Amino acid sequence: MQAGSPRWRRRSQARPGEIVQAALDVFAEKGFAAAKLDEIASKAGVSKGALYLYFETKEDIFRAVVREAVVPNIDMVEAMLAQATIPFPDLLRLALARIEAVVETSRLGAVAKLVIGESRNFPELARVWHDEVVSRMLAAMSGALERAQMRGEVRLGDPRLQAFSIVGPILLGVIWQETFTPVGAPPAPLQSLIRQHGETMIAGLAPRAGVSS
Amino acid sequence: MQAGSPRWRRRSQARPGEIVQAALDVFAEKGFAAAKLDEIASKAGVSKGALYLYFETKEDIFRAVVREAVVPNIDMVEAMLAQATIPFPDLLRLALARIEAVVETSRLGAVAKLVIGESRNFPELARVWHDEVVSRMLAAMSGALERAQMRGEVRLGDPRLQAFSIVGPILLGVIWQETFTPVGAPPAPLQSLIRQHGETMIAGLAPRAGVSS
DNA sequence: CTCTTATATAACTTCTCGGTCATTTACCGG
DNA sequence: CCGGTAAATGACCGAGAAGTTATATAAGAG
Repeated sequence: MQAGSPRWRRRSQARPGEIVQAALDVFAEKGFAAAKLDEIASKAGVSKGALYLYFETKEDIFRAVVREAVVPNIDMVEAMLAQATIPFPDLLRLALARIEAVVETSRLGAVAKLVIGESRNFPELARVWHDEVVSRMLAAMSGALERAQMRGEVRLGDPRLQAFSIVGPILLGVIWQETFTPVGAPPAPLQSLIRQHGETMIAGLAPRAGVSS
Repeated sequence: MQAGSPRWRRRSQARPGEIVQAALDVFAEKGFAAAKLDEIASKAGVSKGALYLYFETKEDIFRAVVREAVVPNIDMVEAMLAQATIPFPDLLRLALARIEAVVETSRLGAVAKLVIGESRNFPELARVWHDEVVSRMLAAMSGALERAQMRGEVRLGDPRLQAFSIVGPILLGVIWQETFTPVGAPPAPLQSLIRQHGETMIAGLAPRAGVSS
C-alpha cells in the first residue's frame, strides 16, 4: 500500500464552490435532467456521496448554480444606468460596454439558456431569474430612458418597449453563441454586434427633427 | 359488455399527426427529458405501445415535432423580403407584421425554446433549425438590408448585424412570453413591441442627414 | 358470414440514475 | 502516539420510465 498520497483530503471549506462550478459545466452542457450526479461529482474531484454532505438534492445543486451566477454583475450595470447626469448616448454606450464585458467574462449566457429551458420545471427559478436579473435590468434601462425622454434626449414612446429593443439583440447574440456556434454555425461577433446596435439605437431613439417635446 | 362503442378504432392515416401534436404540447411544457411517453400517448388518445407503431424512439418523436414546426411559415417571410421594389421602411413594416402573425399563430416560440434548451443533446436538430429557419431568415433580412443600402435607403453598416438588431427584440419577446409570463410576470405585449421596435429601427437605420453615399 | 391481418393494447422487462448508508480514512487535540 | 470525530467513500437500493411482446379486436376481402 503506497503511503505517498492520501486517497482524499478533508476540505470542507473549498468543496461547495468547486461543486457548483463543476455542476455549472455539466448542467450547461446537458440541461438539468440529462446531467448526471456522478459526472458532476467526478468533475469536482469528489464522490457522489460527498455531494450530499453539502446539498440536499440535485435540484438544490441546480438552484445554487443559478443563484451563484446571478448575484454579482447586475448591481454594477444597475448603478451605472442610474447616473442621471450623463447625456443619453454616452450613458447607453457605457452601459453596453459594461454588459458586453459581463457577458464575455461570466457564464451568464449558459445560465440564461438553462433557465429558459427549465423554466417550466422550475418555476421558482424562472421567478428568481426574472426578479433578480431581467426585471431589474429592464427597470434600470427603462428608468434611464424615461428620464432621457423628459429631458428631450430621447423620442417619446413606451420606455419599457424601448428597453426591449435595446436588450433584445444582445440576448439573441448570446443565445446564438450558446446554441448554434457549437454546432458549426459562424460565431456571432458579440462585440461588434453590441457596438453597431448601440449606434443604431442611439440614432433610432433620437428625438425626431421637427418634434421638440 | 357494452357493444355501444368500440374500444378503439383503426386510423393509421390520422395517427402520426395527432401524436406529433400531442408530443409538441408535452415537450413544450416539460422539455425533452422530463416528458413522459405515457403522457404523450394519453394526450393523443392512444396507448404507449401505439407510439411505437409510428416512431422508432422517443428521440424520433422529438425530431418529428421540431421538423413539423419548422417547415411552413418561413417561405412566406422569405418571399416577402425578396421583393426588391418596395421602399425599405414599408418592406420592413410588412415583414414584421407577417412575422408577428406567424409568431402569434403557430407555436414557433415553444419550439424555439425547446431547440435552445436541448441543443447540446440534439446537435443535429440545432443544425436543422439553424439551416432551415434562423439562417434563412437572417439571410433574407440582410439581403434586403444590403439592397436597401445600395439604394441609399439605409445607412451603411454590416447588414448581418443590422438584421440581428431587427430580429433580436422579437426573440426576446417570444422567450419572455414562454418563460416568464407563465410564472406570473407581466406579459410582453408582442404586437406593440414589434411595432414600436420597427419604427425605432426605421429611424435608426435611416441614412444620416449629411451622408448621401 | 367468416377469415385474415393490420392496428392497438396493457402488462411486462430492463436499465438508468437519484439518493442512502455502513464503512473507511484523514486530521486534530490531548 | 493515540483515540475521537468529521469527512469522504462506493456499493447498494428502489422508483420510474423507455421500450417489448403476447394477446385482443376492428374492419375489409372474398
